[in-house]
Amino acid sequence: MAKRPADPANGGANAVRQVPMRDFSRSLPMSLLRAREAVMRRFRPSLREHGLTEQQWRILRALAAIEAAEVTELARTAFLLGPSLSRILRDLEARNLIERKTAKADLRRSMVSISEKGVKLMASVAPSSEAIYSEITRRYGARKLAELQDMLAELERSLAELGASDEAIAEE
Amino acid sequence: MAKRPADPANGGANAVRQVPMRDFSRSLPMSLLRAREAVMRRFRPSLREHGLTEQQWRILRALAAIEAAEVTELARTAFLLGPSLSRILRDLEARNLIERKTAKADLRRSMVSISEKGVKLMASVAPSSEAIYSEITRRYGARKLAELQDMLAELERSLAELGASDEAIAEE
DNA sequence: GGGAGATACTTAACATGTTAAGCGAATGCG
DNA sequence: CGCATTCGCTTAACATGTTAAGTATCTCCC
Repeated sequence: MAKRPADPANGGANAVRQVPMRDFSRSLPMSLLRAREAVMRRFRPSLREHGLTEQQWRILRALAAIEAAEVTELARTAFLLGPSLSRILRDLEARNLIERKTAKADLRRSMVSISEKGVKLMASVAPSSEAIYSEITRRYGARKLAELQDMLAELERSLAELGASDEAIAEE
Repeated sequence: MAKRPADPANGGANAVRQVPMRDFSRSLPMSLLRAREAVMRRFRPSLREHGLTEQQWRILRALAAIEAAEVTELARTAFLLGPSLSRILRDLEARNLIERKTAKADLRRSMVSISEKGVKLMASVAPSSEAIYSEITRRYGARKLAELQDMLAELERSLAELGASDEAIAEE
């Protein structure tokens, strides 16, 4: 497991690196980052033409699928942090692409839904977005793409269980 | 648009979708984003303890491997855009973690190198960083991890070739 | 050898990522 | 009931992503 020899944590006066780390470009975070960037580079121009950022698009897409959602639920679906979502919703609301209203039962919660204008915008973006995705699938191979997705999903699962190593978990 | 009162009851019938896109959570960009976040979530606490962000760490790591580099070259290695790198280098230089000096032959270029202090900082972070990486590898499986890296690399290649197909025309 | 264009950054401006703090509303419990 | 705690969301503050514009330097070609 540990192929790295025992090393003094304090380090000596010697500045020479005796423990070369993995090749930088082969690190998993870098690989994932580059792959994702390679993919997103295809989508951004199209989104930009329609005045949407990647995150705004994610939100609209999530909303179109679920009719209405609370902010926290939407954050989980669109994989955005609360503060980011809060800002983006403010802007999308100002552009009349979404609608918001507080829940009657719990005044803390607000239900977010896509507006008619938002639906139309989505409809105008979706074709080109789908075309790009199809091209990517064609280039890479549909079977391989599905396999990649599975491996990524399992990576997520593997690391999700890992949480107990460092910090106490208070959930079941 | 949806103007129905809040209906907190889950499990109700879903609204009819007019634009049936792929399942949101199965989109490739989302899969890559979630996977990367799952990985980085493991590293960030350790880096944070040492006062480093993910990007700063990438830069130091890249510099430690190549001794000295021009800014543009460093941007490519650390996979950062010029403006981001420019800011980060300014901060790292202020913290005396890197050193900069303009090239003699070409006054536009500046050579960046890691400082002694930077090397020591790296040495103090590397062990825990390596440990985390080892744990991830153990959980996911070394063979599978290598396979994933290969698939990601090929995804990059597939999309890199795609660039010339539709972008060389649009010019303003 | 001088000016147009290319090059290597840097700044600027805006949007998001990330963590911490704030605020109003609900909840649990004595 | 009273009130400390928790919850849902927003603000704040700082760092980075992203695109466009700016600046200084260099190269090429006439």
